[in-house]
Amino acid sequence: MGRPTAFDREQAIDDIMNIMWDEGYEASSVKAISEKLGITRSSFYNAFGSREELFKEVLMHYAEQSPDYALALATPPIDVKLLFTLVFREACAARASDKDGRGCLGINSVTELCNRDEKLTPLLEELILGNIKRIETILTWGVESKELPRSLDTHGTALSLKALLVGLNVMCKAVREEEELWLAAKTTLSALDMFEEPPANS
Amino acid sequence: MGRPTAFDREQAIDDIMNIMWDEGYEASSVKAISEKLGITRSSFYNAFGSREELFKEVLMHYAEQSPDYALALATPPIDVKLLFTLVFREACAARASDKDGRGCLGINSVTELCNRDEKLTPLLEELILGNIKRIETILTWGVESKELPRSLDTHGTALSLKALLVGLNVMCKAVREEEELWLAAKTTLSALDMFEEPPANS
DNA sequence: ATTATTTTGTACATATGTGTACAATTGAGG
DNA sequence: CCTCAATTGTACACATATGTACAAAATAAT
Repeated sequence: MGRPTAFDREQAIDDIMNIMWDEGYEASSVKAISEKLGITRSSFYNAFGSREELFKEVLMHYAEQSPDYALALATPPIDVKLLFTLVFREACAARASDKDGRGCLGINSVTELCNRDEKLTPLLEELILGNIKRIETILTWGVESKELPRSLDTHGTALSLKALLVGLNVMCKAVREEEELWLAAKTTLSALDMFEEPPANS
Repeated sequence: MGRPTAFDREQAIDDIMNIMWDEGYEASSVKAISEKLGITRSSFYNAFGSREELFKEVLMHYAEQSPDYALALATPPIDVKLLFTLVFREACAARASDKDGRGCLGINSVTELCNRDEKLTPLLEELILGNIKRIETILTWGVESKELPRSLDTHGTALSLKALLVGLNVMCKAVREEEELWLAAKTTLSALDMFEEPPANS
């Protein structure tokens, strides 16, 4: 009960994600966000509490629509090389197709805030470390299913793949052609023996 | 002639580099920089013109002391694999030894400003693209000297190496141990056949 | 219809930030 | 010593930004 909110909270989270993606976290002041949403700061504080709390929500929302979300969703049994191939191909396509060259909101936030904003650092650290662990888990599935050799250094390979993904997500700001990004990705994937030609329909 | 400046300009550039490295470009307001240097904004504007002009100077200064400066200095004939091995090893060491986990000022600036700040975007774009070209040039030296096979895809490998370097420079904010960073680097370098065990004294 | 509850609008006090203007200061050269 | 030229200090006029406080508005439940 009580007076209903005059705006759609879900829609607002998506809008705010785009504002922060466009401008960065610190440049997305409560004033600026509120004005762009057409609400008052009063309503902002009432609905979201603080920018920090809001950011956590925004980052969750971003993760669920990011090009590497397939890594979070995957469950064994799965063709590991093909999964990585498709995820990296999709990442290159997504980054290149963004006309504004905004890169990745998660990685942008890590460089802007990690080890700077005391409250948000743990979250962003975990964004990276959790992702590395996740990749390592997926690699162990590949070893267990015999797709990958038992000799594989899953930890080293996970770190290597994450460095590639992060690198692409930043490099895409200057390297705007999908073919170039994909060449970077495919060269590393092939060298690591993690590339598998996808079937024609994907 | 005229009244002499009350501060050392060279020292100021180095101080400002560290302020921008610590806090980021936008957070390094003219007010904040001036106060930290102990000068007035008046003196700031007089000495540096604008924050943009200053940033270009700061970035030059940074480049000359960054861990991958060896790539800019290298001339043929040179052991290419060893050069890349040493540069990446030095990059991992430098990033891990920074207690504040600030990453790379150049890459931080690319994510913060490239495609956002209209005036600085060309400079930052060139920082990335020029570096890729430079790596490719060095790779061609390796092919010409027969150290590397003629079949090598120098462009793809250059993109791959740059993605690795950029990735490490961001990942180091969350992955703080040198051994972990180096494992990421060495795994990729080895896969690309760009790793060469350095002699004991380096 | 009245009450309870929540959102929304407006205002306050304060801090940061920009760029410019102009006078005061300082030191070298004539 | 005095003038020139550059730096420095102070002030102005704004715009942005934060967090809080409290009254006004809008709805649901009684």
